[in-house]
Amino acid sequence: MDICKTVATIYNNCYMSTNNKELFELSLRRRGFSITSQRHMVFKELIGQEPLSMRELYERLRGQVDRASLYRIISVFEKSGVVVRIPVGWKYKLELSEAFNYHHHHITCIKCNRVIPIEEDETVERLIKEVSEKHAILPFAHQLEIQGFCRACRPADS
Amino acid sequence: MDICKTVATIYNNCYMSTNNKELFELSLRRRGFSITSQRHMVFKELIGQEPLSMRELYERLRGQVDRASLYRIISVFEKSGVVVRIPVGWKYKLELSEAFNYHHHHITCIKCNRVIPIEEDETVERLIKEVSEKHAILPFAHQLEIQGFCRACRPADS
DNA sequence: CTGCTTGCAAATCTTTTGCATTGAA
DNA sequence: TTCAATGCAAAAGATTTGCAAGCAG
Repeated sequence: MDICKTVATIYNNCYMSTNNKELFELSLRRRGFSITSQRHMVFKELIGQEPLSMRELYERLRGQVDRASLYRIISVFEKSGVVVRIPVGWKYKLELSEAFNYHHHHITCIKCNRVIPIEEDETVERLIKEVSEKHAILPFAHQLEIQGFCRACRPADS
Repeated sequence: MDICKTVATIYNNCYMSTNNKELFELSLRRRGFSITSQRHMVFKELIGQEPLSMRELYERLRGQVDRASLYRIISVFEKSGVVVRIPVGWKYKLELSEAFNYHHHHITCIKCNRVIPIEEDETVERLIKEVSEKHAILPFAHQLEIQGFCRACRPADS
């Protein structure tokens, strides 16, 4: 085990020792799902991470959680409001929902593929509200994704 | 052939007879791609349709375009700016880009799954501009998706 | 205990690739 | 004529399912 892994473990334990863990367990119980060690492992793997694809998540849990179980667990997590899927290019990635990981949006750099989080913004909220009223809908969730050049990759002439 | 199919064909022909067809061909040529009958078929199948998944598009072109070719054609269309992928739930769907199908966003009803288009709005444009300036990025494209209850499915008590 | 979860294996679905043939320019 | 595009077959990758065994409540 290398130093990075160790630091990550300590980091995760810090999070897990707060009431994030209780909230996680409550979220599952509320929906009638049970708490298992695999579900804990998956949850911990998502804490403090940038959005991960199924494959990345699976790699990180190799030998600890079966692939089929992982899919089933993610499905349970979605139903419980623990994780959300965010569209990235043609695929999607997974991250903890706003309850664990304050709600935000993303900018993806089309050159270096870096994902820059945008904090939930009063502007975005207002927009959703306006649009919803105009169409007489009751908003439940929303995603905003922007693609462009990040500061570093920005062409010189702009 | 049923009446719906016939109407759809006439409808598509109307579109194709306008300069949409020229724009389509120009878009491909501009990028050095050639015009083929399969590409025409795929393009026509997308005209005036709500967003389609790969599978739906393939079904509609059964026997006319090979599956592998369809994927290659869609890839070419994306590079040429003819189609865009929009995230819908865990998957994505395809629709003609704003040049053929004015740029807009979508609201998906979480009950009946209807997709309601939102016209490109001055509010949305302003939001993208503000956020981009704040993060010093150069925006290239963006997607906004909202999920909620549509007018019809809206619970009575809200 | 009992029923929900998991792991394993296999099925299914989606997307990509290699290659010989066809067709656009 | 020449090179890009297509169809076919097969590979690769992603997701789902059936079922027996294991574990949480």
